[in-house]
Amino acid sequence: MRFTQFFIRTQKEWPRDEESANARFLHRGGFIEKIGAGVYAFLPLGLRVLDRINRVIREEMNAIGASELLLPALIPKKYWEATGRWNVPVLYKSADSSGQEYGLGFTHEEVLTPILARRIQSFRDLPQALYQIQTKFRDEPRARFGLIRGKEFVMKDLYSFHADIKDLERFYWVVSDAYKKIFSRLGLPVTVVEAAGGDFTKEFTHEFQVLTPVGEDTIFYCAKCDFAQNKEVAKVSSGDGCPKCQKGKIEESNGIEVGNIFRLGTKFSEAANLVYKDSSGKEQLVVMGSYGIGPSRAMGAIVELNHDDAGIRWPKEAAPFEAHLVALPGGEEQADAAYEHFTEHGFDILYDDRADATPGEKLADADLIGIGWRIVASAKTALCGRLEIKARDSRDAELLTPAESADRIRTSFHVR
RNA sequence: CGGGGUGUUGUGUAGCGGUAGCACGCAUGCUUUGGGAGCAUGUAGCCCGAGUUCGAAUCUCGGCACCCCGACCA
Repeated sequence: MRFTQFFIRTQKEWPRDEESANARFLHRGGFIEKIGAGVYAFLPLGLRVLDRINRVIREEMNAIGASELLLPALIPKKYWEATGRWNVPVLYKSADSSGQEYGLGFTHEEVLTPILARRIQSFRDLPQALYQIQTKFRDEPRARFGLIRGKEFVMKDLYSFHADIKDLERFYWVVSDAYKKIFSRLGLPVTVVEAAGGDFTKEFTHEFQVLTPVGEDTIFYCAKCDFAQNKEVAKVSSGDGCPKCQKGKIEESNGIEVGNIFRLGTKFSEAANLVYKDSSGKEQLVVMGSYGIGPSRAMGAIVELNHDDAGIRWPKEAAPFEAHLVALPGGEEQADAAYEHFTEHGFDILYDDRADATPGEKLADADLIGIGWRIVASAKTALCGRLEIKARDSRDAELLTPAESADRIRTSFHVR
């Protein structure tokens, strides 16, 4: 993609009304624009990041046998009434010109469960796993921290349907492993935290928390093992000995919840009469689980964890492009040729071909936008027929031929 | 929903009762080119509504919006 043909506008100044790092960097880099508190537009560059994150999620969801679908955000009142959720505080309500009332989806058990109820008949139809990636709406009393907590946000929600609790339990941990892979690929170190089960279960649910000071949750975790609990349910506090490994001390941190997994049980299948016939011909309630990831929130969390003074440092699989090619004075022809070369070999490159931007401006933009690899063509590099390639998180550049550069980039994407 | 803060061109800001200024951007021209270039000319603004005053960006009252702390967070 040529810079001159893509809609990118970076800003030199910090926004006056944002304090969180994710909002500040994403605004300046031209990834997002604030429309209102907790409501952001994703500009082309930001949408690319979101798409890259979603691609990783889709790959891992498909790998565990989940099927993608798309449910409506506009959900008639009767669906909410069926489960008693019409009056939950976070539900945005609206009505059409004929007086029909709707709630905007903040989660989708109400819509999906009836769909399954019409199609699941036998134990042979189970288990099922269905997911979607969609905009959710929640009337949050206080949106904050840029993309971390919005009134409108992107969510991947997965729902699973099982013949019994044992099968739900099996799949629950399959999803947990898939989530670990997703966050690892996205460069987000997560701590799996025990948390409250809400109304659905007395057992713990599990949250995937990124430990960082801007997080909204308070997490107690063991420094030596994987024990971690949300403050809501914690029976430990800072300084205690770890109840699990007996060795470590409990520490405290804020966390951003980028994912969660719930055992729903039969609450929603009861409401929708979602039943199947078991092998003896007897009707049984389907047992459900639900599993969420917030791609837009994850995007914010990635920036919180990965930036320096100059800009963002996207992990490879979340970056809007695979490499950022910069043409400096005297290197224009070489850069054109390199862009052709990379594009022909299937690379997704951002090529800064601006003729009216100074070298300093282009290099500063490259740092701000934060793509993992920067490739520079200049009068110097044109002389030796090589390109200067530098990783965003490194100070050192190398001079490589276009073919060697391509190998370097390709290799970096295969390392997990 | 309580508390604190902030609203001035596209962006960031100064002005705090008397002609609204600066930087960046943008436009035009010339010069520049490895870390957000130089000169010249131009462009564009006081969140909304009442009130006080000869006169309000500035003071008062009432809204609205955004940020931060707390409450809340299926």
